[in-house]
Amino acid sequence: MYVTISNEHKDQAFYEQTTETISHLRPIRAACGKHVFREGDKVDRIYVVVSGAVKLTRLLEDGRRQIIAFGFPGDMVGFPSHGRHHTDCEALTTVQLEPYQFSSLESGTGDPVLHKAFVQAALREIAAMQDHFVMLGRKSASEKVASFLETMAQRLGEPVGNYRQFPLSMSRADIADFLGLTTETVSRTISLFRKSQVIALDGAHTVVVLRPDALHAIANRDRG
Amino acid sequence: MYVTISNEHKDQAFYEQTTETISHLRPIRAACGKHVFREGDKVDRIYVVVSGAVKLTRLLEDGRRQIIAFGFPGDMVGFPSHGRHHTDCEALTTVQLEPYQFSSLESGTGDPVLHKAFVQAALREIAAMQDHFVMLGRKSASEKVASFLETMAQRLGEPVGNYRQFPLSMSRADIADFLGLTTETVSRTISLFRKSQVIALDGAHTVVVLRPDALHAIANRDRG
DNA sequence: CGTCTCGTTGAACCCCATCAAAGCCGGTGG
DNA sequence: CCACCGGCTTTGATGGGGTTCAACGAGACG
Repeated sequence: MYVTISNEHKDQAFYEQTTETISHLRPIRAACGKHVFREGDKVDRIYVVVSGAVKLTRLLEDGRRQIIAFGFPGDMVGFPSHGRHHTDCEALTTVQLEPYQFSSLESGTGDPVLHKAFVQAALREIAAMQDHFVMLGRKSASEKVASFLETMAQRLGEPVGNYRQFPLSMSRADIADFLGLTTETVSRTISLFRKSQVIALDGAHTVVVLRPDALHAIANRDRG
Repeated sequence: MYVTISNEHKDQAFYEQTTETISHLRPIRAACGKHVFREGDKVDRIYVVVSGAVKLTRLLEDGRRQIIAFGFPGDMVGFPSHGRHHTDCEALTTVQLEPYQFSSLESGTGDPVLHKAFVQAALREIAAMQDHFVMLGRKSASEKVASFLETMAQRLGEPVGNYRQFPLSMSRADIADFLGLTTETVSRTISLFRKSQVIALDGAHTVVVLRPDALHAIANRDRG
């Protein structure tokens, strides 16, 4: 949820099929901290994340920031509005992106398989954003952070011993701007989870989920 | 902003063109309070609002509710995820909806003009939701309510004397669930605007914008 | 005219933001 | 290799914006 595309990698099919169909466009790389595109840029291509991670952000004039989504491998990013990008896209790590010519995707004049995958990706994006609405509008800080960690674990987690572990490639400030909180609250909440043995940290950017059930309970019920 | 489709009715073209192209499906009506569809329903058609208004809602198990969007004339509602509706859709007033067979829209096998309009609507939906994220995540109560009133005025406002006036067809609770606030806060904030002569009310459900500039200022700068 | 739902207003509390400062880590250069 | 530096993270103390609980008012409808 609230990830650009879906957790279900059935649609890995998208990437596999399409690289064969029209990979006229070479994969691109962006170093950590670099922008892939910026709000207002004309959209001639959209991207599928191959490796690494990106963040999609929107700014208010006064500097307040909202992160719309993170993009992980398999996610499609860069859906345009009126031919323009509507967010900034910045690399969280060194990232590889597979570009697709947008005009052919949009019009349906190009490869129909590719086109359908594009439409499906857009529809999944809408659904994911709807879930994120509920989180931003109606969940407490604990619920938000727990939901976020749970999603990340599902998305990026790998078994290590008896537990699942995953990297948090983004900063606390990024998490805060994604969840509509402050860095301090995010940090405090994560510390709380650590102290109550729900998760463990290895450095600030590697999380081990010790009690997935507890995490899930906090994500969906708690009010503190 | 944060309306299902767009304020720009250039794409009124969609409705006009398509009613001629395949109006095999008759417009449907729903009375105030009735559901058009529910979360989980199989999607075989999506709708364009012709007259009246609907709300799209998502529920948490414990009863907390988030309104994803309101649908006004010209808006397309019912984008599916994995073939299912992902929100409830309920009529706020008596509403007329123009249904479109979804299968033909999705696959691109049907009318290409219609298909392209569908894709454009989905992309606008994504952009609108991105704006709403900023509001839910980063704006204060006053900013939220002012932004909402401003958008409604742009969308539904009609000149009355020297001012613009519009109907608030939804309840205070609906507005609260849309903005991520409580009914009390919405009511208090609206009262504040009324007392400071930014707006006037005629009953609880008709708003007159007295000072659009002030409303805009509150929507974008204020921190109270 | 009575009832009922919705809206408004008041008072108290609490979660989270804000302000502040101390760790911690990675990087850099001596 | 180590000491210093700068940014990020963590933790603490305090205050405020919005929720919560509660009661009153007002319009809608029979």
